[in-house]
Amino acid sequence: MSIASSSPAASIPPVTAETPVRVRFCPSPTGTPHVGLIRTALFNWAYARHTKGTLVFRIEDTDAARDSEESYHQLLDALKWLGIDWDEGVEVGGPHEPYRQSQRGDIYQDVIKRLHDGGFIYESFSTPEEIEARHRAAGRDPKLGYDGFDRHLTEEQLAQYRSEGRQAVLRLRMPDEDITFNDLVRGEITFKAGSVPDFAVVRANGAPLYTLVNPVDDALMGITHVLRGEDLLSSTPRQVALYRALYAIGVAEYMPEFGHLPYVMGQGNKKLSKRDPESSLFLHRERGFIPEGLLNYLSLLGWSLSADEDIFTVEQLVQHFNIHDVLGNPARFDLKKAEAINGTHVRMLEPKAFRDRVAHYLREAGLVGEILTDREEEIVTEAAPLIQERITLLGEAPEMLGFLFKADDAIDIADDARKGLPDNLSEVLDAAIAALESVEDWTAEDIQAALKQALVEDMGIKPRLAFGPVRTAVSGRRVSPPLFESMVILGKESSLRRLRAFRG
RNA sequence: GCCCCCAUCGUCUAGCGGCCUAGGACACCGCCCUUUCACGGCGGCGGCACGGGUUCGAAUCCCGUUGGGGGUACCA
Repeated sequence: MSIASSSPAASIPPVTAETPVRVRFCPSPTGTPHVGLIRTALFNWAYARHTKGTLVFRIEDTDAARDSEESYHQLLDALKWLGIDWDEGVEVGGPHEPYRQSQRGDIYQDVIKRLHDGGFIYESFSTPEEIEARHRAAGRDPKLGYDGFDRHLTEEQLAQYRSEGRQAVLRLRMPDEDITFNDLVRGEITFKAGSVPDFAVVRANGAPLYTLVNPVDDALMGITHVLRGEDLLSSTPRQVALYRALYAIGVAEYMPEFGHLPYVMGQGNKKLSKRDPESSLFLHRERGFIPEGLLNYLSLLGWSLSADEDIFTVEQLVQHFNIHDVLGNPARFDLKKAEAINGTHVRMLEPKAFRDRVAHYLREAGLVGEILTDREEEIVTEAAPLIQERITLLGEAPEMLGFLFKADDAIDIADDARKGLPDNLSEVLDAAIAALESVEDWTAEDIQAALKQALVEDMGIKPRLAFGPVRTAVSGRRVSPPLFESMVILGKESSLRRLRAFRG
């Protein structure tokens, strides 16, 4: 029996309640940030802040073929936008630099050597084809995985393989016993002995695999709580076994706790995939989600603040978040609910803050310049309060306020704004124009009074229908901010010009 | 095949043996407010997957079944 398979197992000390919390977020920089990844980052961050612990931000860029610098910068952009900050890691540094795995090669080689010297990992020359062939020959399912064939090769056999020019991967000797750990989300989980084969930790070309570097870095960086997606649950027994070896060679101080967050699902019963537009964080940002709203919604995927409050702030999240309260069930990403929650947060914004954020989206839409003119400033400031209760996404603002920034002769009339207008449209417009011309004090109250008198009282049109033509003429839209207030912003001359133009 | 996870309204959830005639939110449907659209208010619809136990008592604990998901790589 090798020392590894005979079990110093239980001897690695656990993290205790007194151990200061150190969690990490360690994405691979591939593709654009998706909401599942962000939810993981958020829960790690919330747990760190709640426990006054430390959040480490590490980049797992060991796959040169798929990793990109662009993706890395998108991750930074995403976290910054959401206000998820970290205490150690890329960009900010810390005692365990470097924090990008692509720069930690020497560290891994050292650990690999010590693991090999200790007999915890061994050279395996079997090719996948050979393994499968052995399973077939023995009448076993060919897809059983590695069979431990190279576990006890003699020096002679090793020499023989090497002389044939074959290159070996390095595998960890899995202990021949059940592996149990206490998942913070799911409780005690046991993997039966023999159900996890000796797995590869180093490629034949010497490059370490995720299965090695992830636990090694967690150990070296003193991570106490590994909070990650459910997709990694089945790799946990391998990490537990590796951790024991790392403890034996002095790399790990203690066994971290594990907590596996439930999947974020898309339509049907499928995991939200990167292909799915709903998974794209930046798409949500472009559409006008605000960090407060998105963070609130994402928190609700597997966690809840209380029995009857769905709306809360980031401060409340930090104050109450505990990984022990997270549910194990997969949660569907429901865009409708996400938007509703976002809308509530939009309404909760200070008017000034709302104004500024709306201005950003108007700029993006090209309605105003990079630097607002005095007139544009004035319009934004006066118009923003009119729509704060009317939109759920900031991206709706340009469509809603566009007419205020356009020239009077540049107003396009939407098709649906033409529908439902009265047969005597010209007559109504004439009456409206005449009534408005005599309004001296151009306020919402007086405009309303004049139009009401002319259209509702004198012409006998129902209020519901009376103002439609005016709205269409002024805004070109069926839906607009409050009409009279909008006309005040536009001014008397501009409003009348639009009415006359629409009258034709 | 084997291993592991999950199971309360359509969706997200509260519930941790009696406060449950199962609560809230989103969605949906009415009504009210109303210059459009919203916001807001009121009401409605709708669920403990199934079967066995344990118990005086089970949505809550145990076992099984069924259903869903993931893993089983020289990906992460």
